Amino acid sequence: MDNLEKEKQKLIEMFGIHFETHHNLPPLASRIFGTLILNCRIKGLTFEELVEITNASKSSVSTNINLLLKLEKINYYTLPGDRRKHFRPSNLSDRIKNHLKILNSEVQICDKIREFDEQFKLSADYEKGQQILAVYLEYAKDFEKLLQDAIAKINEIENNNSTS
Amino acid sequence: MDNLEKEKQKLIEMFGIHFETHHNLPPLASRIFGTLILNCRIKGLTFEELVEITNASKSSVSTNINLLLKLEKINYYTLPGDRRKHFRPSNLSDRIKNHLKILNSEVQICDKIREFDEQFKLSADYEKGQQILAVYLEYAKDFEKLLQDAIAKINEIENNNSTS
DNA sequence: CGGTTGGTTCGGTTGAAAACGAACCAATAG
DNA sequence: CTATTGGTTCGTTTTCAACCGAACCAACCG
Repeated sequence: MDNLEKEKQKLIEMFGIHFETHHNLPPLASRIFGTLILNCRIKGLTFEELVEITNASKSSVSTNINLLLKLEKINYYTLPGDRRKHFRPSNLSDRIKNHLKILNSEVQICDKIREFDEQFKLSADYEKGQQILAVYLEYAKDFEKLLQDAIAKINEIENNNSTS
Repeated sequence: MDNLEKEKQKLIEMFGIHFETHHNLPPLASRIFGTLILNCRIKGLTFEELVEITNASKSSVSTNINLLLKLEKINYYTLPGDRRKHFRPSNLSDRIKNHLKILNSEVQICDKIREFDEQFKLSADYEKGQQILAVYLEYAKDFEKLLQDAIAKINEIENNNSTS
């Protein structure tokens, strides 16, 4: 199983970079998240196990777990007669919702630019600028629909034959 | 024109926050980018002017301009008999291409997970996991097409009645 | 050649983010 | 009640990104 471990390490590394750069997560949070996705998507891992695996301090792990919980990237469940929390990645659809947030922020920006241009009409390329913004906004609308479709489909799969 | 300046400042501020959080740009780079978009989308601004407007040091402006160039968020042109570079935001389609990069990174990750699952089949939820990944990959494919359409349309507008 | 302009490079400073250890709390077990 | 387990909080240290000034380079001008 040496091979498996190596493969896992490589992937977790990849995850780290991806989440740090594209989703703005702190390094340890990224590694925790990657670890959960690769190791135990259903069963989850306990706090203790995470401390062990990531080789970080309890306090750091605690802080970063709470961050991931707040961002809804992970969630946890407990078993009767066991105080430990079992952490696991939240479902994909929750995570895709993040794209929607970014998109909305982007649309807002475009609207603001449009208003600004409209109001002051000072750029030489006023007409063209408006056209391009219009295309972008249209694209954004399509994108939004696409995202919502994907979320719906995934929810269906995840809830239909629900585990947990 | 006091009103205009105020409006501009507010927008640049907004831009700053958006680009810092969603695109991982350093603060100064965000402000430079925002300034260029709002001030002079066609004419552009020179290095000197940017130093003046942003009120930052030459070195910082230099560093951040080069970052924006590397990320293809801006470009520059020169005029014969004038050594100065005129910086301006690159066209929207180039910037949208950035989304494609992120998307590709995400698809790669999914593929890796799928391979990993396939190879080791150790998670209890193997079947379901594969289904969800499939939906996600399908969604990614649709998204990609959408992006390329948008890019094509924008290119058409920008090149048809080409300025610069 | 020397001076000016346009811009880059390099070493140092600084403030915020990230990680840590130790003390602490709350729940349960014995 | 005491001991243990599971986890949080708090104050401190460490690390690193962002910015700066000063020196430097390269091109052109006279």
